[in-house]
Amino acid sequence: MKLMAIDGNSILNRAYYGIRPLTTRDGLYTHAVFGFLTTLLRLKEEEAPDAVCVTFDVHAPTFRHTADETYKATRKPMPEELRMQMPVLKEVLDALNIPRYELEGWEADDLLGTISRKCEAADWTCVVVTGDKDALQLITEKTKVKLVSTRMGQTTTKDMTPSAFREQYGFDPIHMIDLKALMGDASDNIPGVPGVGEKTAMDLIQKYGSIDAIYEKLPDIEAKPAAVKKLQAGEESARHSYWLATIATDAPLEFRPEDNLVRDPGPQAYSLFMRLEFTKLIQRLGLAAESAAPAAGEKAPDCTVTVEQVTRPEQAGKMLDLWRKADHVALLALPDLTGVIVDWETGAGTAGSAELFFRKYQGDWNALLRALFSADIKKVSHNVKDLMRGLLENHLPAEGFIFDTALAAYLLDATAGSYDLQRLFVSYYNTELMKPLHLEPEAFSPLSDSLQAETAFHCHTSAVDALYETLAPKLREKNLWDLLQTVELPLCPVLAEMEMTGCRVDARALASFGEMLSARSGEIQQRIYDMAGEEFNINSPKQLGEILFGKLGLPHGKKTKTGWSTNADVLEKLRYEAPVVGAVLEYRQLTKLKSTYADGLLKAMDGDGRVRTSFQMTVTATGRLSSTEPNLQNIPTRTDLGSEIRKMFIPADGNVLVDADYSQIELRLLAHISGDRGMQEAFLSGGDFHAETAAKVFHVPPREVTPEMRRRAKAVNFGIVYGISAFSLSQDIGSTVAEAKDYMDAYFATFPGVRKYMDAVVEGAREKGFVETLFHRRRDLPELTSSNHNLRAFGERVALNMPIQGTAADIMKMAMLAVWRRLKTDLPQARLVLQVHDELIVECPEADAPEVARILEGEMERVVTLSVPLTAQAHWGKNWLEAKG
DNA sequence: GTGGTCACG
DNA sequence: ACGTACGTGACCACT
Repeated sequence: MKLMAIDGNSILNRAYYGIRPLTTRDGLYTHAVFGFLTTLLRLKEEEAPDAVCVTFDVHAPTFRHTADETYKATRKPMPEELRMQMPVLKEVLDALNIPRYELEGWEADDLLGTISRKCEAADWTCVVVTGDKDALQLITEKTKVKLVSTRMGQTTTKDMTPSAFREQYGFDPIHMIDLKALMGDASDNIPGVPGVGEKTAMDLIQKYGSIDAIYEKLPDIEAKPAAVKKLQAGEESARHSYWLATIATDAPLEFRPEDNLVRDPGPQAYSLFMRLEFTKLIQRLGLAAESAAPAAGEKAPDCTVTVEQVTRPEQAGKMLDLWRKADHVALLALPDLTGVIVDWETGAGTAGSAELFFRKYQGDWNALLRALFSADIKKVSHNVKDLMRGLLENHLPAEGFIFDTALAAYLLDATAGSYDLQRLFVSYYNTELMKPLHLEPEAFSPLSDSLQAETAFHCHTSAVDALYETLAPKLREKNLWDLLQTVELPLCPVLAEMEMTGCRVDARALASFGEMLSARSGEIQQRIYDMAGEEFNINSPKQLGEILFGKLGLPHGKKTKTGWSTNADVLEKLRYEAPVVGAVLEYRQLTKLKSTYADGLLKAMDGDGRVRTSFQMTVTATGRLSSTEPNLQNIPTRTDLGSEIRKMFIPADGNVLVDADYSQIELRLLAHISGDRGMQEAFLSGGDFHAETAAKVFHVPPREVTPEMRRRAKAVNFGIVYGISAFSLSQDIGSTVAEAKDYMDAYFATFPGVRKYMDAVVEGAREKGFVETLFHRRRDLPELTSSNHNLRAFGERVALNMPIQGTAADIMKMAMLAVWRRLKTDLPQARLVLQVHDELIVECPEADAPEVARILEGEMERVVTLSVPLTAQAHWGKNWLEAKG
């Protein structure tokens, strides 16, 4: 039989520092508990123990170390965010029926020691789980120690058995105590022998085994005379340290291994996990609500309003009248528009729900939809853009949408990650929503039993209504209402139309380009095999690393989690060390172009020769759009060969593409937001901004700026926007860290307003817990309160970057609205087709091109007024590359 | 499903 | 002592 005993304090502590902060909606930090549970579950799977328990420290006045006055002073106090999770963890363990042990005046590891010995006495094996190397002294043939370490959210474990220990340390586990007695341990306030460090101590213990043996032989031991002297002087300290370093195995603990057998979670686990918002774990553990969950087909309590089945046109007419008078209706539609649920409320407090199904409706279905989706019915829905795309594709109106629960939830918390109704419902109401069976239209076919699907459909619609009531006031509270109403919602039809329009691609040219790439990469592949002396998968970083750094013995640079990095940065530095490196770089470029772009775009092409992307409105933390299936926001442009792909993006016959992009919008925003006069001047002069800043930083006239000076100024300019560090800057410009630091100092001396802004924005973020754009789009920053240095530094960089990148995103969205409206009225044949963050692409008849270009530039430049000019340049051509000018 | 790499702004 | 710019998505290898 096997028991797994976990050091609760150690593992919770590791989880706390290793995972980025997470809180529930009401501000309770939960990440350490979450991390603890993930580790626990993983280890349970890995070890399959028969029994599990957890131990905790209880410090009391009688604690054995209190004789050392410094003990408490040297130990850092537990951060509040961690302390508050301790009782939560204990509650969780109780709910999961996992026994926990604590004993006043004893540390967790003393209990572990005692438990492991009691297991052995009962002829059990024991696995001690901890992050603390002290516990290694407990290792025996029947007790192994699993050392856990958490780095960057990644938990790794190492099994320490007697043989593994001996292999690593060169002596028996029990002499870990002797080692500590000599070298001491600052974190545990064990003095050791003054002047003896890890190296000497290891050496001595490996040779003599124990301090007893050493002191018996003194002074005739193999060691430097100085060390011998220190040992002699420090004997008393060594003996005392030995005592301090010894983990107790005889704590007065009542413990029988068989009392800790693995049991199922208790009934309270479900509601506790709901409260902690551990929905993933609920699934993983298969937890169920205490009171029976709504059975299949049964209506949940929320869904008990009278349902009106709309089958006849007169009935529909009455309903439509009712809806026109309602404050709003909430609705959801099947993706193919063959079914819609509409929920409404009248002022008199009566509510209703209507079911509209194509297959049951006896009138003109399209006419019904046309009426429903016209402007005089105020509609609330979820993912409005996607619904609009469906409507527009069917030549139906898409008007009167006043709220989108997905967009609202995104504006309230842009880093939540997912905004599906179920997730939102859980996080706002701590209640589960039925699974969305209505996503599959087949569920409603007359052949299937559709009752359950219909019930879910109703529940989800009423959830939209409930979320509207909940989210709307929160948006107002946080100053986000206008952003939703004037930017995000109006953008939905614009994006829906762009997605529907798509962009024409020259399939034949793309296919032959792909073949050329194949041929060339094939040749290079062969050359690489020849130079490597064997065939291997060049696309596998692992195999490539083995060839380059193993077989060919090239010097390796950065490491990754799994091995040595083979990325372009590293390979570029090795280019002249071996000819194969250059070949690999070229091979990578060719195969990337082939698989992602040539093949990828061809696969994504519709029958009419156009590719249609999806623009995601609720993905990025900064407010930008993203583009998927295919991603048309990362089409190559930086290399000549890559640019060939842009030539394949072409307009319809007789049309051209007009491309307009903002010039340096993020840097202009930095100048505007920071209010730095010097930086503003660099833009007002109208010259080359990077050269202008170089002139100011290096104190030379603009005409004397060398390309190198400009390059460096440019790197710093961008660095600032990203939340610079001297190290990264040095990597970027290829200088030493000290030089990079000098540039930054010079830069901040030249533009003191920028420095002030950077300090102020981080400070403000720390106080408020979030940052925001000029238009109040916000990003929460729990990272800033982290006790993990790296996470906090990350939070600070984000705080610097988000207001700038986010404001640029806001401005671009507003510009898209302005352009779209102008084109609708002035040049209805011109259509927006793409947005690439600071760039807009319009397809229009050749004759309209100059006017479209004028509109693009004008609307983009005039959408906001900044303290520096905001400029946009438009060009047109017969393909995207040409149009970029 | 995760990690490495690389395409874009 | 430690790790390193901000924001994305697709493809491939590998578990």
